[in-house]
Parts: sequence; structure tokens; C-alpha cells
Amino acid sequence: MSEMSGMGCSHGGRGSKRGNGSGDPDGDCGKYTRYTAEQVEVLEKVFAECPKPTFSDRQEMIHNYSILSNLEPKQIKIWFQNRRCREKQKKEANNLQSVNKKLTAANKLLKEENDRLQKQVSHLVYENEYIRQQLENISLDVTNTSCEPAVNSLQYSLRASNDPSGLLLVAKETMTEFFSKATGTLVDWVQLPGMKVLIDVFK
DNA sequence: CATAATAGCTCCACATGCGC
DNA sequence: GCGCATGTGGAGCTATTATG
Repeated sequence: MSEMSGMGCSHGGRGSKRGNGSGDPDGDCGKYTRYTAEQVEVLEKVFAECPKPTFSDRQEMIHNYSILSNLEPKQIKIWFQNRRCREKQKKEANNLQSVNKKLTAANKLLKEENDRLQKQVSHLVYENEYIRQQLENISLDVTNTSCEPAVNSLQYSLRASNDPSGLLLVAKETMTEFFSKATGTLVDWVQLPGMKVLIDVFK
């Protein structure tokens, strides 16, 4: 508000195409000019202390720094406007970069975890096949009555060593760990349809 | 390519008019 | 006088243009 009365600019950034008689009382500040390194240095210094100077702050700058005396107040205002814009863009770019870094790191971890789990699955499939074979062999032996006592004792010992409740416990713990890692939260073990088959094997 | 300058927009403060 | 709606103008922001 005070700026308008002070500068007498026709405003909201409207008005002329650059460099002609625009009716802008600030004169030919519409011409494109490159500020000198010294001017930029001073402006940067002020910006570091006060990124959003008021009208009177800007007037004061022009008075205090002779190197800025050839600049119009409007030019100072626009310089700070663009400078804030550049600062914001820089910050946003930095933020995006840091988010990108974090996501890349997370992606790497997930890939590693995925590899590890795939190997675990392969191993379990192999183990499952091995146990299935063992059980098939045992059931074949059971049909051979000539060595029934031996078979019974073998069956018993196998059952004992591979205690189904113990295996179930291991399976339960593995699933809990798996889901916990997969979801990032601790979950209760839930019996899935596919798992019922596995459990029935031991019944 | 960096950046000064512009256009178009929103936000805010203030003034004014109106009904109660 | 008070509360509300509306209009006006300045300031800043963002996207874009244009230039050294």
C-alpha cells in the first residue's frame, strides 16, 4: 500500500510490454539490464539478512549502497522477487534429491530382502520335497508286513524326530516373521488355505 | 543458459453502501 | 453504531518471455 504511494507505479505487474513508453513512472526500468557483480554481491548480502525487504528497506538500501543508486526501486523489488523464487526452486530441488536418495536406498533394501526370501522359498520347497519322499517311502514300507515291527518303530521315531507340532511351530514362527517383515508390523499368524494341506499331512 | 522483466493471478487491507 | 457484502488497489507469487 505504502509502496504504491511511494513509487507511483501502475500496478499489479501489468502495463507495458518491456522497454516502451508504458506510462510507468519508474521510467525505462522495463529495459533488460544485467546487474554488475558488485551490485549482485550487495543484493545477495542484503538478501541473506532480509529476504523480504519492505518498501522502506529497499529505499534505505538505495541510499546506503551507492552502487545501487542507479537502480530503480522497482528493479530492486523485482530482483528480490526473482531471488526468492530461485531460492524456493533450489530448496525444492534439494528436497526432491533427498527424497530420491531415500527411495533409492529403500529400493535397494527391498531388493535384497526379496532375493533373500526367494532363496528361502527355494530351500523350503526343496525340504518339502525331501520330506514328502520320506513319507512316501514309509507308507510303502508299511504295506510290507514282513517287517512291520521295524516299520512301526521307524515311523514312530520319524514322527518323534519330526514332531508335527514342532514343525508347525517352526512354520508358524516363519510365517509370522515373514508377514511382519513384509508389512512392517507384527501380525498374528493366520492359517491360510494352502497351509491347511500341510497341516493335514501331519494328522 | 542465467536471469531481468512481464502477465496473470490471489490475497489482504481499507473504503463504501446497505439493512437492522 | 454494528455487521455484512462488495468494490478497489497494492503487494507478492508463479509461470513465462525475452535478452545479454
